[in-house]
Amino acid sequence: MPSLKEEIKQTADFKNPHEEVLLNILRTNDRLQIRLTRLLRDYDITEPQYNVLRVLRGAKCPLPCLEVGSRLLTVVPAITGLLDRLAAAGFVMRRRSDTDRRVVLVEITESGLRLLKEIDRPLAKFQKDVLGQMSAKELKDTVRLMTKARARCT
Amino acid sequence: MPSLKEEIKQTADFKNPHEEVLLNILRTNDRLQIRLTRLLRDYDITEPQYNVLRVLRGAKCPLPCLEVGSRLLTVVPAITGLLDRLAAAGFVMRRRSDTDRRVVLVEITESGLRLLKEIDRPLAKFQKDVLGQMSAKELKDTVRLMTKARARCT
DNA sequence: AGCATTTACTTGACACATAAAATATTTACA
DNA sequence: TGTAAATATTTTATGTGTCAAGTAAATGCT
Repeated sequence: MPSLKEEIKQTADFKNPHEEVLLNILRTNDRLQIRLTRLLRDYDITEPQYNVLRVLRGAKCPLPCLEVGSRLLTVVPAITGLLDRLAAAGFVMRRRSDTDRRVVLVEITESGLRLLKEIDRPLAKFQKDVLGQMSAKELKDTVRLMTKARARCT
Repeated sequence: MPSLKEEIKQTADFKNPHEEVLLNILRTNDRLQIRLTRLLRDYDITEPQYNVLRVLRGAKCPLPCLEVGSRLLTVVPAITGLLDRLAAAGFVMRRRSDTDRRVVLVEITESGLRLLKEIDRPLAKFQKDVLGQMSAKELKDTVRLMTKARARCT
């Protein structure tokens, strides 16, 4: 279990504990993201695309683009392109809202739901593989600390 | 301090603790990244570019592109473009190695060092602002848990 | 009713991530 | 020595992120 200092071969010590924490979080994310991307590649889907589908499945009803973006922390212009590709692949459908014609409602298709279902099990396995070394208490603590760490990021 | 479930407005519970931890880490990273990007924008530099400069300052000597990439977890082709832009801005210099003419050595310039120095203080302030609500013990625990969380991501 | 403002989304320009293929140089070995 | 394999980097193509500016529809105010 190499420390971050070893990993990035830095010679100087961290200037303050906050810096060390921040870099550790960013680094951990990078590592996990790389593994996750690799898993999803087997299903010809990217991580942002997968996230959109997850949000739509979770919502259980069509959502406006803005709402999708806010749940993903994704800036709106990026959503447009994402949905273009997902729609081209047949995983989502778009239609104008009847009550407000500015709004574009997005819905996951049967095909999208099937894809998610196919990914569910290998993803759960991946999650256990990659975090299985952590005890129940450590997992609980991590959730608590991550929640607190982003408390001031509104 | 909203939980992740509230943030993403998910109705169903997490399928397993590993999933919840993973999503919490990814989400926390997203939030912090957004804030960091905003800070660096004031200095007309992107986060990946800043990271390259930090690595070069830490190294204290010219590094091959591959080495820069490995310390950043950045895939090699991306380094080329990054260095192009940093060189155009005058923050790094490239030259072929004499002993192995395949190798391109990268070095930070005086101008690059000045930029880093200028950012040091506001960055430290940012780190304290954004993580100041965490106790010394919590910070220490976070480092330990993050290190353990990426133990299986080689 | 009429017109400015706000809202929801799209478009365009650029930065950076990925994988795959190309180029140039070095190394290893028959 | 000569040639195949390995190594370091660049190029190309595609996807996604950012911001800024544009379009279209709804709202608000007089």
